[in-house]
Amino acid sequence: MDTQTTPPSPRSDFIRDIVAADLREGRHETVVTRFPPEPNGYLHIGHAKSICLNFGIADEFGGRCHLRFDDTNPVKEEQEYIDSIMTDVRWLGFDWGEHLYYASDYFEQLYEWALHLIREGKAYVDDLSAEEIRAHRGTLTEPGTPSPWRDRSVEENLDLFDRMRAGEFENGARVLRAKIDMASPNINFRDPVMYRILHVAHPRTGDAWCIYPSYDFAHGQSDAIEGITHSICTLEFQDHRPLYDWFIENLPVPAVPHQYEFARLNLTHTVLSKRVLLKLVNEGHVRGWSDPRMPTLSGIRRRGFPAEGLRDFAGMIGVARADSVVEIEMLEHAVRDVLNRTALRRFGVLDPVKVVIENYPEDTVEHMEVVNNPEDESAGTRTVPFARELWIERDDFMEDPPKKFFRLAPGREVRLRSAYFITCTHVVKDADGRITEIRCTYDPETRGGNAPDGRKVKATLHWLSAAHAVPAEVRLYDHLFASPNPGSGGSDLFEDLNPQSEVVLASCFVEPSLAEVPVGQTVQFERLGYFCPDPDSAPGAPVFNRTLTLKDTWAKLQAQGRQDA
RNA sequence: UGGGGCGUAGCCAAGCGGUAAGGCAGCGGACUUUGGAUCCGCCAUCCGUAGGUUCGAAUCCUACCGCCCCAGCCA
Repeated sequence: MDTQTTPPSPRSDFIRDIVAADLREGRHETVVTRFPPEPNGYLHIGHAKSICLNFGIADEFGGRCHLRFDDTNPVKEEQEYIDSIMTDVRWLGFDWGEHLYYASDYFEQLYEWALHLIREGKAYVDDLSAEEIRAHRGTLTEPGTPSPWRDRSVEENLDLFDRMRAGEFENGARVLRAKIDMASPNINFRDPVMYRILHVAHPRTGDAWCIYPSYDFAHGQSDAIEGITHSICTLEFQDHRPLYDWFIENLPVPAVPHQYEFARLNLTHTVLSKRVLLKLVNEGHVRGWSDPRMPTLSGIRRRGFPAEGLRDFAGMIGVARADSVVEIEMLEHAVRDVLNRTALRRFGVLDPVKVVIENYPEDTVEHMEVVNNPEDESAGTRTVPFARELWIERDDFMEDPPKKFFRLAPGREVRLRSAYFITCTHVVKDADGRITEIRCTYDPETRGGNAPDGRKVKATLHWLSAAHAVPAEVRLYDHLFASPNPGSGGSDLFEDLNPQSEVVLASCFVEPSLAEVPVGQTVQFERLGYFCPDPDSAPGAPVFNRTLTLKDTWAKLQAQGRQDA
């Protein structure tokens, strides 16, 4: 559930400026955008940027945004991806209403338009093989040479194209090409392929077709059919814009959409290439597409990131045309910001060590009232059982503490959150010298966590009654790739995988109320971080994923070797 | 040595001829029953470089440098 306390300030960027001007100056009455995924994989956080842009603009300017599947290549596309994409867009918080479309809905119209270009002498059937076409295309610095089939008669082209559709030819035997300019410095103008033969069943049209339009021949016309006003895509399509416009100008389309390009998202410590993500899954480096370390929206969701955090992030990074790599800390900040306001606080002990309170009665259990969220009074309080034997975090005790270690140590008094002040008297160790028990006394006057005499402690610890704590598995997640720019400098991406990206702790404890937290809800384990139940949880065997740690200045000091500074 | 883009702080990013917003990160400090959160302060004499125009340039002009994209019957 999302709560809106800090709506991201409506950001202005060059695309929103264009939309605003077009509306102001009457070029359009309402803005219509579209998010056009190809259903050949799972959506990732890069797509989230585009989704937030397209749906965001529609929302802000009172227009609408279509969800359109760009399903022109049945070789790669599957219904499974269509379903997951719709789930992910909805989860992100956007609604396309009844405006769900498929490029495949337009196949018949596109075919008619192809015929139109043939009749105009602006398209022809080419018998060249793929290799031959490539050879004829020329290079970046040399013009191409025309295909020997370039000047076929309109009648012959019509006949051949009709037979292509009828299935008379093998895959790759012929293609339909636009007849533009084999010498153009823009390679996209060197007679681009409009249709190819693919004897492959399509997830939506089945085997109704064996010729399929290319992206270039489908995208702009689909935009025109839907009345898209601003067709927003990423930078690598810039060189296609003249071709996009060429088809629109040369076809009797019902509207004139325009394409605008922005820089795609890059994030440190992660990779957003479909090829690499697929390899991570196929080679078993992760637990599948929805692994909590994956940058996929399904992975991010399983990790416990709230959709609102992603939307805020999209607003923070802006939209521009300069290639950039956003530090993942920005995403983490956006997520922490939401979670800090919304997440319920709970107690969990990841690396337990026993505390025995020597002057606390053996058979007593108290139910301490604990605040659910200090940032949100309406979240109320809960009750946590307290008794003589407790679990605390092993890290929260040091026998010989450095100067800046404020937690428990021999002779030192600290507060157990919402419970009592305790003072360590001594420790018990096993034969290997490992601490097995920390013996303490408590001050009955400090119930709730305050001393009537006003004395202070320097630390507050989380704790769990050993008799009541629920065993749990906790999976600690960190960046999938160790270096900020994996694979840069020609290094092998997979060498860069962070071996610590998932650390499974099998023997943790959580407070009893955590048994009721549903998958999808992220809570804060006080002083540790944000965690959420994983779908792998079983009755009586909960599994929690660490979404993010809390910021930790002590850990930072340790990392810097400044504990004694 | 073709074409298309882009260069403002460690990162993202405003700025559109009148003298460098904001956020992230970082650093100090205050406060704190989460070493969390919050709060306060610091962090670009300078906008890829060099010239030019102008009373005045990150914004205009010229040249140069650097980076990205394009030679799929992928999108």
